[in-house]
Amino acid sequence: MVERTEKSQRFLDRQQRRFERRRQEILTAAARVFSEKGYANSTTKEIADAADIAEGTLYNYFSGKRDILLAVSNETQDPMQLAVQQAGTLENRAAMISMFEKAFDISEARLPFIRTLLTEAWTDDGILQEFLAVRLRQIAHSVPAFIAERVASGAFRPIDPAIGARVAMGMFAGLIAPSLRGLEPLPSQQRRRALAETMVDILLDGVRARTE
Amino acid sequence: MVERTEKSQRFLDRQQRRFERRRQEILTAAARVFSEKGYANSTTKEIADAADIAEGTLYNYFSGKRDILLAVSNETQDPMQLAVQQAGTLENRAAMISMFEKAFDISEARLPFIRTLLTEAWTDDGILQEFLAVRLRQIAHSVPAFIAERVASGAFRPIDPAIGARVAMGMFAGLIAPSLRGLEPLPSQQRRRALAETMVDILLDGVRARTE
Amino acid sequence: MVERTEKSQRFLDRQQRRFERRRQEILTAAARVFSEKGYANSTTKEIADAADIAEGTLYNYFSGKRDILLAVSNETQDPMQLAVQQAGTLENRAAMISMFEKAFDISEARLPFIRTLLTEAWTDDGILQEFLAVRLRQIAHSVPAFIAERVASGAFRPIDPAIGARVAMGMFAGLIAPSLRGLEPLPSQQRRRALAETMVDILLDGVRARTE
Amino acid sequence: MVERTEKSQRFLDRQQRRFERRRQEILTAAARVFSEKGYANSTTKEIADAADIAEGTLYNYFSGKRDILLAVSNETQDPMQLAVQQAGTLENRAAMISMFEKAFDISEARLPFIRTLLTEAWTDDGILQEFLAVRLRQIAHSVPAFIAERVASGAFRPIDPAIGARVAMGMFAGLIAPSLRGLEPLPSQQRRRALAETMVDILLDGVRARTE
DNA sequence: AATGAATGAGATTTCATTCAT
DNA sequence: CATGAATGAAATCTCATTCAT
Repeated sequence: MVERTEKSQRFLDRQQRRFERRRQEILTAAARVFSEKGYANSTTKEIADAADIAEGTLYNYFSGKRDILLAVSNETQDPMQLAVQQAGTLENRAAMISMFEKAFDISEARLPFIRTLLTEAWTDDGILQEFLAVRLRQIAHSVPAFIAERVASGAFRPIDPAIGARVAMGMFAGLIAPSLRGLEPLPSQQRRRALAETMVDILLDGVRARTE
Repeated sequence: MVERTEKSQRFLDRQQRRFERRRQEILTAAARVFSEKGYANSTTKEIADAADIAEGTLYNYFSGKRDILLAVSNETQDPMQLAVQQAGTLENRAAMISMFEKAFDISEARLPFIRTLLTEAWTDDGILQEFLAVRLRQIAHSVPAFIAERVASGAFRPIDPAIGARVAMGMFAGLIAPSLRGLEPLPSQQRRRALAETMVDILLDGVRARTE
Repeated sequence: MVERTEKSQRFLDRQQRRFERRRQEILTAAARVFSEKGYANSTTKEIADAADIAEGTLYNYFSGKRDILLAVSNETQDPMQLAVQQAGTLENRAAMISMFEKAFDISEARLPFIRTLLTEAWTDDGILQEFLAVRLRQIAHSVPAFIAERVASGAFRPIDPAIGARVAMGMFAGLIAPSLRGLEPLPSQQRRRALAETMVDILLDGVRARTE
Repeated sequence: MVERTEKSQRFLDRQQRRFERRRQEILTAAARVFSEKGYANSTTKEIADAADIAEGTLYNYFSGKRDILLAVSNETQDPMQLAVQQAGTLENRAAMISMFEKAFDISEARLPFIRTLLTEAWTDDGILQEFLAVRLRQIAHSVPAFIAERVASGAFRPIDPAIGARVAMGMFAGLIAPSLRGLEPLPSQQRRRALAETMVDILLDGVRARTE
């Protein structure tokens, strides 16, 4: 009995793994399609073709087109949350640089997913609320808190933390926007370091030459 | 005869003015609809309803739905170009602040148009190339040129002009993104000045306190 | 002004009449299709073909397939209610006969509609509640009340009014069922009278020969 | 050898019995599903779930969904035929009452099967011909024959036997229709006798009070 | 020029059936 | 035999565009 149970258990596991693997394949294909044409312009046929399955098969894994979008959006959750958590513990210039570098890496690993999420959140209130708002709220807390603390300690000039946070995030967004849009590849590993340094330096000391 | 010709000329003018006026009404209505739901999710019926005309009438003014989108995209051209041209002549801190203020004003006047243009350019290569790329190329030339000049004259630290330009534009984008998205109203006139000053100060001198 | 208003009013009326006429054509076609194959087995294409319009045109008149079914069900409402109201005022043998004759006539005028309504109410709880139950409840009140009154006055033997009502309705149903099913035509006008008389006589005096 | 043959014979028998048992389970489950939602609205998945087997397994026992419906229809055959045969031998009031009581019992034992058969025969000509018509033809012969005989012997008034038969069957149908429809439970055993008596009394002597 | 009903191509979704495991 | 993922034909519904009035 034990043996049979174990055997069928293993069988079930394999079934399940196969199911999950196929589900992932579909999600990856869907993210690619969505990121290229936008959700509304993508057809279930295109998704199915990209995943190399029949259209009907999609519905064995997802309850509908929108459900696929939600699942794609979900896929960016874990890495982004990681970055956000680290963002709250920035200590110094080196740490800030390292965080921006990490943000580049995450963007690379999940580019179609992130692009899909951002694109749809830009027009779809449901997506914005359910997925993006959750994470941005964390950022919208931790980054200003970080700035406020520095201002209090005298390390930063007295700037509005909320504005500072938006400005900092906008700077990074400005750098990766063309890559997210698909206009250019993401910067190479070496270049990422240089970009992160430049960004942090501008943020900390501005572009104006010191005339000491 | 002459009189009749003049009369009919005047009549034609009036016809034409009426045509143009109606066309504008449709564009304004369409921009509102597009900016709220995105181009793909907007129906010609919704546009017609918003413009208070029948669906078929749209086709007396535009050759199709996409043509309306192109016309809406066009409508942001003039004011944006103006801002871009001025961007090339920035001389000092005050001028930079003034430019950011102006950018806020333009955003306000044409918010649905700009939102539509950005949203569609984000997924539609045709829109990107035909409308946005043209203007961004100007910016992509003039802003880095401005920075390069300052670096050369010793006013700025030696930073990569291309990066500096993106970072500066990203900063501004970060500030107005929530308004473009429809999450919050644009800042009031007074607040705009404060925001512009903060932005320019961060850009020029950074957030770090001077420890002289 | 008055003239123009009148004119445009007349125009609107004509529009509206045309709309209603077309709507009726579709309903008649749909009732025929539904009554032949049942709602679930009928396709929107078949309905459109039967009404000699394009499939999409259906959706200018109804919000969906089920909406067509609801409208078809509605169409039987008026005549059936009339019959039901009269049923409550039956006075004597002649009146009962006349009522059954009238029921035959109604069945003829709306046969596909009635067949559709009964068929769907047989499996669809929504239809049963919304359309049939309302009318049957009237019958389920008035017929037993009529019987109870006769029993009280000594005209009828002491039978359970509820059972008597069901039995009487079942008798009529047994007679028209094959016609509703489409197995045979409805009886001719002359035959209807004979059937009604036979039915009422059986109901009143039974089939047993009087052995006085 | 003989022994082995016997063994394998017994084995085959067991196989066969198991097969038949499983087939019956599926039919019972299918009848329940069909009777609740109608054939067209029932999915093979629902049937499989109700029978607690996988969808594909259905096809080891039946050649397809319609084949299941045919088999379900078949299942009502034997008991109904029994009742019909007895109906032909009705001798007197007590026998008629007993037949109606039996009809109630059959209805109870096979309610989902009967409901399915009637529902589908109402719209599906194939089912009507193949299953229902066969039995109804028997009834359509035997009941009128019974009536004609009684009329000839002077026991019944001279009524049209065909009409009388339909009326009698309609009476019974009117009583069990709400139960078949699932609106109310079938009457209890005691109540069945009372109903049968009332029905036969109405049929034989009518509702009118004798004024001797 | 304005109207809005008609159109039909195309999108999403369902589900009976097959088949590899 | 049992399973359930894969299939694809067919159904419902949407909507940009046309066109008769």
